[in-house]
Amino acid sequence: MENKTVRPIRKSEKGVPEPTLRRLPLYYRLLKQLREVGRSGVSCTMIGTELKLDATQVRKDIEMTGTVGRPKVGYDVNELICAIEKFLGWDISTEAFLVGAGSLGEALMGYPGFAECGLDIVAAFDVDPNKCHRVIHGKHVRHISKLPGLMRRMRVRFGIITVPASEAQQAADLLVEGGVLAIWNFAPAKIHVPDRVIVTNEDLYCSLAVLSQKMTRKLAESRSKGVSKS
Amino acid sequence: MENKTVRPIRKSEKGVPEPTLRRLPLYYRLLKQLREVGRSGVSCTMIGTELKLDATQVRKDIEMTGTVGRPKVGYDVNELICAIEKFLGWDISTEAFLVGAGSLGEALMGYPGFAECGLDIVAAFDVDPNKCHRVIHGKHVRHISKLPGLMRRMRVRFGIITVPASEAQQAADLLVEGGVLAIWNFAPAKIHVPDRVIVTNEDLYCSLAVLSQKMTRKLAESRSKGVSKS
DNA sequence: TCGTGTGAATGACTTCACAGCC
DNA sequence: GGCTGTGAAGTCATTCACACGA
Repeated sequence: MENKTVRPIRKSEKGVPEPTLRRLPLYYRLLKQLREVGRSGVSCTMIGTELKLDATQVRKDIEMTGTVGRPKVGYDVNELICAIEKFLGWDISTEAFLVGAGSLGEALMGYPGFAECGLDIVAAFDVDPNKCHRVIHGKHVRHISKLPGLMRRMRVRFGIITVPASEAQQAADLLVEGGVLAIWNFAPAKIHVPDRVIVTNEDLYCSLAVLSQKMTRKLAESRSKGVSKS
Repeated sequence: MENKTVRPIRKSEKGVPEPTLRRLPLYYRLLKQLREVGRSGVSCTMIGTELKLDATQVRKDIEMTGTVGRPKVGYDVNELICAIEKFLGWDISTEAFLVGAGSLGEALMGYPGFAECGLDIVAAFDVDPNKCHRVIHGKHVRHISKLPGLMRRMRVRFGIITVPASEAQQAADLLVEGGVLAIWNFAPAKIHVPDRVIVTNEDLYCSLAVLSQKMTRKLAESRSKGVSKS
């Protein structure tokens, strides 16, 4: 066998499991807290118990980022933080346009810590002229008609949609016209875009469904549980 | 060695796959649109092509709700809508308290269509006295100290947390004190609650991670691929 | 023929089990 | 002893294949 020494991360070449991606930010947040209080090392077991996850799972997730740990010592907190940042692309700043300056849009513009994830909302847009020319959390609100041109000129490639469902498609069309690469869609509506554009939907109704059903089941359960035994 | 006695795994308490739960609202929305334009029947194939999902998957999801279809005809739109509502518990109105009257909280209070899902936000609470005694989207904002007492008195069992991460645990504690049954947590922080309380986290950073990584990968990909043929 | 219903095959993710290291 | 690293086993979800019915 060839004496292959360490091989740098190539794992990222072939699709990363989405569940893993969704857990990495949880580790990231915990790690930052640990660093805050001066810890320099951490083990999967510890992360697991803290976050109520299986330690092996944590280890596999970390393996994806290319970080290697040392037995007994565990992982280096700083190294892990950097690895996750790099893996997710949070080490590089990405400028974004936000469409829809309602309260949801305002909430996102003021969301703390997006900057740490490399997300920089540089401007907002709205159809309503009354909302334009204002400044929210330091960002200018412009009329939506200016979006495509400005987007191309500033080379912004990321769009966030926070308009009502009925206007989501129109917003998406304008972003596509501006040459968008990825869209984070908060409107409860399916948007149609060319295949090259990456879309992630943040559909509150989907999450609500999970919660509603669990609650419904729990209520039904507790109603019929008083009598039955195992 | 006889390992543990045969455990007759409780099929009575058949857990519903979460992916299925997250897709049902998509069908629900589409079905309502279809009803709007006067359609009375629909097939899995149609739902599948419209939502870009596999038809068999749609069929299995629908099967979960207990609806039966007829060959050639497909499913009855109205019947299906009712079945999904009942299955998710959206046919019964649930009153909720919202903690954190910032812009995110305001956005949720004004979210259209929660009523159709049986979700009724009856009041909001905040620590900031300046935000109290106001009325947002028809709902009163009260001081957070009133939460537990009012919650018990009004028998509200559902809580929504839209406070900053640093105050999430405090908000959760008050909800627990008020006898909460389920919590929808929008704060980017893990909250600790008794096991009996159902929690669903709406962590934006988790979604952002998925999007960021896809985008990063796509950029890296197109950089090394753009030069090659065609 | 088209569409439902179902059981079996594939694939994705998680959990287990153990080897190696400190 | 604890902890990483890894391949194997197991579990859950999606996709395939086909029988049956209008």
